[in-house]
Amino acid sequence: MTKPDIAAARREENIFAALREEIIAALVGQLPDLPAETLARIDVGPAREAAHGDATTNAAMVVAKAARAAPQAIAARLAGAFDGSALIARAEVAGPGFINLHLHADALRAVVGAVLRLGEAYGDCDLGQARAVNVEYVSANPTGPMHVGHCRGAVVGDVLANLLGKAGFVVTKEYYINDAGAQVAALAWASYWRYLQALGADLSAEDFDPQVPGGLQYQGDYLVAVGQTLADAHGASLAGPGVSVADPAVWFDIVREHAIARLMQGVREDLDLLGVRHDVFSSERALVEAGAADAAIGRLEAAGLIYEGVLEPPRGKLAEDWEPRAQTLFRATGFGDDVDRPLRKSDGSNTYFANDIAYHNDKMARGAALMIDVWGADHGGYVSRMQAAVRALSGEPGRLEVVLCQIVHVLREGVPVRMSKRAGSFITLRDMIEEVGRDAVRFTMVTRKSDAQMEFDLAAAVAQTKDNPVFYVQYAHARCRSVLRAAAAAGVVADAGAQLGSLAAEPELAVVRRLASWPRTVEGAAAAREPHRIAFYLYDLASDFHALWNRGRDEATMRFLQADHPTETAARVALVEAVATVIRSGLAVLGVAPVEEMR
RNA sequence: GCGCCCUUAGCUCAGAUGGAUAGAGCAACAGCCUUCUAAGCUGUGGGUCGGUGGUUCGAGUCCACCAGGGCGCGCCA
Repeated sequence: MTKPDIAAARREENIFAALREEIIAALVGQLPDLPAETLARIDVGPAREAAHGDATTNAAMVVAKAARAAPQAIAARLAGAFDGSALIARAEVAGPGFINLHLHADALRAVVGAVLRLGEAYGDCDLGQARAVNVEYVSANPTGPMHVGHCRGAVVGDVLANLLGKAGFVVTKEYYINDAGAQVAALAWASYWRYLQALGADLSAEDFDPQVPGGLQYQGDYLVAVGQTLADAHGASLAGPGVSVADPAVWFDIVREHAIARLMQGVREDLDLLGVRHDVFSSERALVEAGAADAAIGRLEAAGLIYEGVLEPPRGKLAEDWEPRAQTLFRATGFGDDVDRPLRKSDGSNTYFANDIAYHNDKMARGAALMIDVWGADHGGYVSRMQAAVRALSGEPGRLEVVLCQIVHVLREGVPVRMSKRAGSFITLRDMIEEVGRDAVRFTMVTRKSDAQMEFDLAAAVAQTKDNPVFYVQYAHARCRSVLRAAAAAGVVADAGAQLGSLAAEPELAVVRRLASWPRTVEGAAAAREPHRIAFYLYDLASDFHALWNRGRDEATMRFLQADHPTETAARVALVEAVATVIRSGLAVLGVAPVEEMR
């Protein structure tokens, strides 16, 4: 099939999109002067109840005001306009002005053939119109192992990026390494402490702490290995006489680089376990050293958006130790922020915000037409200033979107889990993956809206019951595969050209309808940046399929494979193949493996 | 004190951009295995959508205020 054919097939087999076009065409024929904004609000979606037909539209109600007519009257006239339609068999007005659409069964069943022809490309759409979107996620500081706090953002970002790719965006997955500033300096000191210990120094945290500017941080065991590799690589050359603390000029840069490299390696290994692979890793320090921050500040300055000033003290808390200070400020208030934001510290160095402006400037320079940052909830207060800066630089209000992920509480059988085997104070990503597996971690992390807090129960994530959506969906796929194996053994292979007319039982049609709503689910989820909708769709599809499966237990004639009825069997095998294909397609977005067999 | 997020069945959560009688799973109760996987299916009961006003043909969804929970609040990143 050539590319234009595929595109045409997609339009043709996205039933709801096709219906919408037909309805709007009919509506415009009757009411030519409707404004485009009004038409844009028309929705055609699956009916919630079988009695309401296969699809339903709010077109008459949406249009009523602009048309200055009663919704029911518009609906009645519109419903009469579909004689001879290839899709719509019957249209009826209901309630306050809904039009319920009963489709020709063949038109509905054609979805099955479309799925088989398109394979996992069924459901792709052109929402993104090949726009370049940069999705930045994880971006954990390289100062320790990844923990659950990073995990949700990692999965949400990764799945969102996959989803946008399916919806026609050209996606870059990016990780921003915060390898400049005070935290990595503290990391260097802590690594140096472990290095001295590796050389044999009897140096407790309490003894070392007073020698560290700002105090010793990162006392977890995970830096012991870093100290050891430093000792292996450099011997005692970085230490002072008698394994004492040498002049930082001798060791600081070496130790910092070594520690960052080691910890980033750990981060990459953890991400790999999670199935997350970024296309680009960007270094904050590389940007700073290239002068990008000063360049970005220069651009804002040239636009007259920088001034030296003193901020008002925040009300309420922290008022005691507040002193007025003159700082270099960005006029964020001109771009939707509450207060102007500092770009330089009193010692003249750049704030993190200044570097972050440079970083986003850099992403745009690299071609990102749209940037989506996935952040933890603790960065919520940072959103408006970053968007203000991007808007000031680009002139576009929507160039940067931020998806915030709220906190995850980890439980085991309802009891909060706090301690980690490795890191002590927090549960690591690696612990979690080892306990419940990558698929369960990934799936469970997108079974909630990202802006709501969630509870992650380790015991529930591995439970093999319908309460566990990972299992439930994978089991449905395994059952599909089981049928297809048995069919193949009997010489029946799914065929896109199969006669589908025998698919007429309600549970069969329910599955067909669900398959038909996959494209609009993908498009809606991508447009709303809500990957969890994919997980819920898969659960619903699995549920429809399990129900159909069990009909075969109650009635032998409802089993998929009917030895004496090749036409029915071919139709049902095609349906099962279509279900398996869409489940695989959805799981691919989630980055979860489809399972062939569960025994 | 200010800003952002959240509040839906006993519990965990959906609710497709304002639509019809608000839906799943768990838990409770009652059924379904000589069968392509019973790790599943079918049915029953369970709700003042935190509260009060407002916007309109229509509000869980939008607006205002209030209550409760979370996150954050000038030289941390």
